[in-house]
Amino acid sequence: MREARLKDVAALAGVSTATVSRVLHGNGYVSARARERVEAALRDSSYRLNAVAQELRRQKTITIGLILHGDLSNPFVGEIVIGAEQAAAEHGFTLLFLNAHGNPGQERECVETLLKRRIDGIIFTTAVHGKNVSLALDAGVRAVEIERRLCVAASAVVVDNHAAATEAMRHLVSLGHREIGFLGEPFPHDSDNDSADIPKERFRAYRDVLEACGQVLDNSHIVLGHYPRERGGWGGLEAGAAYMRRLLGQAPGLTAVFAVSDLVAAGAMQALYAEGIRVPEQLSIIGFDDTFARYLAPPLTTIRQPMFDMGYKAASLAISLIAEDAPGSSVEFCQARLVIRETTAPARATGADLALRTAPEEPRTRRTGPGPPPSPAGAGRS
Amino acid sequence: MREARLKDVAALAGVSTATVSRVLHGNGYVSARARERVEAALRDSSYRLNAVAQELRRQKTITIGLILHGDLSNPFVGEIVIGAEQAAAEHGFTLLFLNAHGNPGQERECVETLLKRRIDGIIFTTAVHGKNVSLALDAGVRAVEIERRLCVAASAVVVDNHAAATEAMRHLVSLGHREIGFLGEPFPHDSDNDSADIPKERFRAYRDVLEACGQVLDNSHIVLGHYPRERGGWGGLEAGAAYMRRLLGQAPGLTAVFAVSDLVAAGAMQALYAEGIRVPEQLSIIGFDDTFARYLAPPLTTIRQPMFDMGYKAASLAISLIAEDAPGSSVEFCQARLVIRETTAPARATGADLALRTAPEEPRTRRTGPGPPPSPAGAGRS
DNA sequence: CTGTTAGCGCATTCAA
DNA sequence: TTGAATGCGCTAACAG
Repeated sequence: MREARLKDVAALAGVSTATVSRVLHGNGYVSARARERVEAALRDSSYRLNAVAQELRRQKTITIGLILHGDLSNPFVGEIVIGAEQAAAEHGFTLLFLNAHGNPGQERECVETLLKRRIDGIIFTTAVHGKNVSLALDAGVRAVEIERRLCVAASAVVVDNHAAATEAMRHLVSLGHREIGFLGEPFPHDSDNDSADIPKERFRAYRDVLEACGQVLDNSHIVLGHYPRERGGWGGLEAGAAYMRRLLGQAPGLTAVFAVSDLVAAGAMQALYAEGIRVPEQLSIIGFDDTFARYLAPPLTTIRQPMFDMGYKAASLAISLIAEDAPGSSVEFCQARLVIRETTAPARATGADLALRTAPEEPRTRRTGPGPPPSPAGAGRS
Repeated sequence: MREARLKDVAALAGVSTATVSRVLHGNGYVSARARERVEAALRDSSYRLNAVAQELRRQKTITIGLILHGDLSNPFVGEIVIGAEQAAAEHGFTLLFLNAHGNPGQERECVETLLKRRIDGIIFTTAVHGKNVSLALDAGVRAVEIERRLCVAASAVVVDNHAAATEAMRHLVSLGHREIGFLGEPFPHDSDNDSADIPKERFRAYRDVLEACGQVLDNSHIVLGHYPRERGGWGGLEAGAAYMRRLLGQAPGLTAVFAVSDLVAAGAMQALYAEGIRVPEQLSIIGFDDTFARYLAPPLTTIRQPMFDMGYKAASLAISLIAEDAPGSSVEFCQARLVIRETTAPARATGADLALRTAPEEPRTRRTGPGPPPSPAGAGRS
């Protein structure tokens, strides 16, 4: 037995399909008697609207395509997706989900697939190739880019990385740190990609804040380098550990470190742990993103990118563009903010070597009863 | 100017729409001459197939719905999604993405939405309510459950948690550990949910392996407790820290700890760090999932759940069920496997108190040159 | 207030 | 080998 159609319900209720459609959508005039009959028929027939037919007729799918790249093992993209889904759901929209694996060709394929499906809008969770964005735009589809704006004709949701990184650096400076290391990388992806400006902006903030303090930039405090995607995860973890070791060797006077991402910070903390260097007692460290930060030991002070909001705003923006039926190319800024946890503490002495700054540790004995742990030394709380 | 339709192409090529359709899909007889003319027209007209119309006509959308719950800040679900997308893409399927927020009512809504859209299959990334799965099944849609099977009439992809946890425990035992703590929780979600069997299975493995060693189960070694979802993240992190502190107080003789999840393990490691207890030199710890494990300091030994595979298999299963047009209720098992990293090391002495077992730490001095770090004491490598 | 009608764009039967 | 015709299920004029 086939699925019930509008026509079947109509027959059952003894009215026309138009009337059924009207009660279904609550528009047009319907007499109380007819409405009742239809509602009864609706109940008896286990009817379910065929959205495909509706879409064809109305010439719009209430659907937004979402293109992303790589995996979701990094919560960054995951939260964006959830935010987008949330906004979409609130407006009755549904999300079509495609992965282009960071590949321009596949990205193009994804756009084509989406256009064939006649989605109303596309969100690029970081577009790889601006041309693909225009492809969507040219087809009359609203497009929103997240994080990076490759196509000026499209709308975008971005964060001011320079401002955010400045906040991170100011936090360290306000704790008295002056000898601050930078753990970063200039190229986020493959070098054929010209938009390496996000890490670059974070670095500029590092430099600017330091210079504002009257410090001269010391190259031995900076480790940058192109790093590839690591197997089984996002790039940065192993680089972070390697860079940190390098920094330890070449800049013994450091009291704090700014890492371009939580991932790099996590790698750095692994190196520090192996060296037996205590955070933040011997060295402060701050990250960026707030992805893994909560989970590290000790919990990482970092700059939180409002990932959920970015997704939410992107979808909202797309939906409003769809509603007003205008291309529109506005840029929405999201604010990243400092989250102080337990890896940053006041600098005690400037320029003193780590080993001299820290009293020899007492041999630790296990505490013998339950109770609150000793609070981490000097860590500020937000 | 409206979008080009089949009819426009046909007119341009001087043939009928049927012919165009035939060359588009490469079926039926088409003369070489006609084919050429159509292909030329196709190029000139920037025609794009309208998938919505196609779906209506063919009575099938090449689409699978994916329902998940909560956020994606935990990479676990994220990787499942990516795996599913991958399998779907390989078969020309597309993924519709919905979030039911762990709520049975919303889950039902999601199923309804999907049914209205006439998707061909549904994947429940952990169903919340078995009834919702049958709802899909009753509508003639293929359904696959991941991780937990709530509806026997549906297919499922699961892992054998008892076997996996057994592997974890055996690893600790093989390192000489006997005084092993358990950090867990009996109820993963709200207590109205009867399927608390996953953590329970992990606990059973803990108990079974210990008993097989001739150990008597010591309640002071076990901390279980219902924990709620934490704000801004998955439940378990803070519980892990609290539980670990409790364990430290009530079971001083412990040499190793088995945590039900990486998240709990991460919390535990935060507590240990605050206490100044070294991992694995003073205490070994093993997790479960392999979500955050890589990022912790030191990198956590854990049981890796094949999340990508689970998603991949689920989508493949759904697609094959769709293809053979049979409901089918098979269960596919995925194997979780031990990943040895750096938090587990041989037990040195049994039953000795931590403080007595470990030599007082030397005051650490910073290493002065680059080079490899000292390798973590006694950590096995896989 | 309600029914009839005419497609939305495509795939497919059937006849030529 | 090709074209004409039909209808997938629904909505929106329009006529009554």
